[in-house]
Amino acid sequence: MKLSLDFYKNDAETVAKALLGKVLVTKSGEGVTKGVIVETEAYIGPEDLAAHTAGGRRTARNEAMYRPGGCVYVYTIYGMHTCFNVVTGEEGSGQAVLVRALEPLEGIELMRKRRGVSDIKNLASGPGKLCAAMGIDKSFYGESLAGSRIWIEDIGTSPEIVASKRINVDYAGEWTDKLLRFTIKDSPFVSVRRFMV
DNA sequence: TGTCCGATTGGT
DNA sequence: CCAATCGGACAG
Repeated sequence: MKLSLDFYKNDAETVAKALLGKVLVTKSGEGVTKGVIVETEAYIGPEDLAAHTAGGRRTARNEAMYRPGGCVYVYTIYGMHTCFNVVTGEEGSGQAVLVRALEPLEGIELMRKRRGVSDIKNLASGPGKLCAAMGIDKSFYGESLAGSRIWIEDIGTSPEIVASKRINVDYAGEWTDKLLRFTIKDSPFVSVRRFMV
């Protein structure tokens, strides 16, 4: 069943762990795509020097992170890739969870077409790849996860969770080494395996 | 207005 | 290891 907005009012770390094993769904004119979330990272708010809201920064780009939990925060990285985040917590708290990898479940041919590759383990094993496979672009900015275009479903599984350091946040001082990346143990669909703590 | 750089990816 | 590629953040 579709997760209600209440789910997203929890803090980012709680939601990041709870999202593992849930199913991300997008629906468009091209079709429906679904994937099991196997990797997430929590960005816990202004005190987190790795977050876009570090120091309470408020800009046109990160404005969605300050909205009430349950909406989408997407941004472009390196001028060419999109990253998908779920906003969490109360309005104004500036937290989000970056969804980094999926295990493709449905609409796999559509994902292959969008990505231009066939290997199922290479369809959504990274934040940019996942957005391409699911058809998520900047038009999803601020969109509600309670709507009919993108949402997350609970399929009743409780996977074993492994915590590790977040990827590519070397600029974040003491926050670089915090264990705020979460993966499903032994999943072959995660983005990078060499950084596991 | 100008400069710097990234919550990445894919090819050497 | 390294280039691609450009919007956004920030200094001036």
